[in-house]
Amino acid sequence: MLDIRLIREQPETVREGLTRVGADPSMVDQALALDGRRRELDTEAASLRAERNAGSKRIGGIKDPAERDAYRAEMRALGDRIGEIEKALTGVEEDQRQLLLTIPNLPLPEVPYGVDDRENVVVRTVGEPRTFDFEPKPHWEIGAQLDILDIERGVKLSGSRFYVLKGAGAALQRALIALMLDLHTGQHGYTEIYPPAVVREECLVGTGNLPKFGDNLYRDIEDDLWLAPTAEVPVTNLHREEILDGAQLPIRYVAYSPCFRRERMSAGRDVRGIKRGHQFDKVEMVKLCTPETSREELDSLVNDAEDVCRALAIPYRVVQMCTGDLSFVAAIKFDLELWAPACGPEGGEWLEVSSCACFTDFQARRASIRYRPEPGAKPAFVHTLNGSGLALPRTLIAVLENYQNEDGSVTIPGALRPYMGGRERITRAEAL
RNA sequence: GGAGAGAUGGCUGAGUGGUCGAAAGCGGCCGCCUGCUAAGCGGUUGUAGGGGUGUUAAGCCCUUACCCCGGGUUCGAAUCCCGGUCUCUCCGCCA
Repeated sequence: MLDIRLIREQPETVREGLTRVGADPSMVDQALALDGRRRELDTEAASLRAERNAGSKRIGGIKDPAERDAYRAEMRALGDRIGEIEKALTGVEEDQRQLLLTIPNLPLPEVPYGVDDRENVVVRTVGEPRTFDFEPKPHWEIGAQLDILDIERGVKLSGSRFYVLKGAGAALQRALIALMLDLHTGQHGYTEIYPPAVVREECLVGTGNLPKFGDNLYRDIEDDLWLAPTAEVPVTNLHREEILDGAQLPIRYVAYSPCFRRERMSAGRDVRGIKRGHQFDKVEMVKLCTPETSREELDSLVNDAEDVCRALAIPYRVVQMCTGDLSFVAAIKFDLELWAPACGPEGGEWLEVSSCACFTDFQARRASIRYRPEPGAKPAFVHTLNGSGLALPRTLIAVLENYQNEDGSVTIPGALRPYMGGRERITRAEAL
C-alpha cells in the first residue's frame, strides 16, 4: 500500500511510477478525490463531536428542567447529524482503503524500464553449461526410469499438476531442503522458522496476495482460511501489527514450507514434468530491516540464494526484472535461474528457482509492521524483503538433468552426499 | 464436540454511565543526587486521523477517534444491552 500522503503531496511522482510499471496512473486521481472528500468529512465530524462533547459536559449544570430538556433535544439532533456524517465518512474511508489496496508498489529509480519480461536484464551468468556426449534426457524420463518420480500416480491421487517422489527422489528433495536450511542458518545468519501452511485472510492482504490475486489461492470456506502460496506469507506476518525495537533489526528468517497454488492463469503452461505444480516445497528467506539498509540487504539476499546454486555446482544466472515485469508488491526484483539442459521446448532452459525482491514499506504498511528507530522516537514502517532459497521442484529438476549419466543414473552433487548417507549415485537398483 | 472463564496502554493489573486516554506497579526516556551503588529522588513516557503555525523540516498548539470487533440504549459508554471473533481452563477425541 502506498502512503496516501505521498500520493497527496507528490502525485506526479506517483503517476510516473505507476506508468513505468504499466499500471493506470489515473488511480492517483481517484485516490486524491476520495482523500479530499474523506478529510472534509473527517474535519466536519470532529468539530461537531467537539461541540457535542462540550455540550454534554454542561448538561449536568443546567438547573431548570425545561431548559435542560430543550438542551438535550438540541444535543440529540446534533448527535443524529454526527451519525449521518460518520456513516458517509466510513463509506469513503472504506472506498479509499479498497482503492489503495489495488495500487501496485512504485519501482526504485534504478530499475530498468521495460514493458514486459522480454526486457529483463541478465546481470551475470555463473558457470558453464555442461557439454554432453550423449543426448541429455528431461527429468520426467530420468525420474521414471529410475522409479523415483511418479507423475501418473500423482495425477491418480490428486489430479493434474501433482506428482509423487519415491525412494531416492524423495530423499534427494529432503537432502536439498536440509542443505539449504543448514546453509542459511549456519553461514548466513538466518533464524529457522516452521510456519503454519494455512493462514487467515489478513496475512494475505498484508503480503499483497489479496485482494487482487485470490484466484491463485486455495481456500477453506468452512473455516475461512487460506493455504499459503509461499512461506513469505506467514513469515512476513509474524510481526504484523507490532512495533519492533530498532535494535533488533535486521531480522532474518528462513523457513521451509509446502506451497499451494491454483495456477489457473497458467493453464496449458509448463504441463510436462514437475516444473509447475499445485503443491511444491520451498525454502524461503524473509528479512525485515530499516529503510536505510534494505538495498544492501537485497544484495546479500541474492548472494545467499546464489550460494545454494554454487554449492550445487550448477550453472545459473541472475536476471533483473524490468519495471514492466515487477510483481504487484516489488520495488526491485532479481530472479535466479538454474540451467536445466533438457526440459525446455527446444532442449536447454533457464529455470526460475528464486525471486529476490525488496518491497520497501509496501507490505509493512499493509501489515502494519513498524519499528522504533530510537527509544522514544516515533514508530516507522520497516522494509520487507524475501527470496526463495530455493524452490525445490525446479532445483530437483536441475540436479537430475545436469548430473545425469549416459547409463540413466544420476550422480549426487558432492554437497548433498552428507545428507544422503554418503551415497554418490542414484541408480535403478538403488532406487528400488 | 460438551462446560466454564476472560479480552484494558510495551508488560502486569485497577476501573464502572460524565470530572477516564484511563489508577498503581514494572519497563523505557530525561535530569538530579550519591564514598552504604545490580541503590535513591524528581520529571516524563500509547497509537492514529484532521486542523493551525512553521521552509510541504524539526518543534509547538488545537481537536477527534481508539479500553477485542460490530450494532444498540443515552445529551454522554471502557463502563449498560445484543451479536460476533479470539484466547484460556476442564472434560471428550486424537498424531
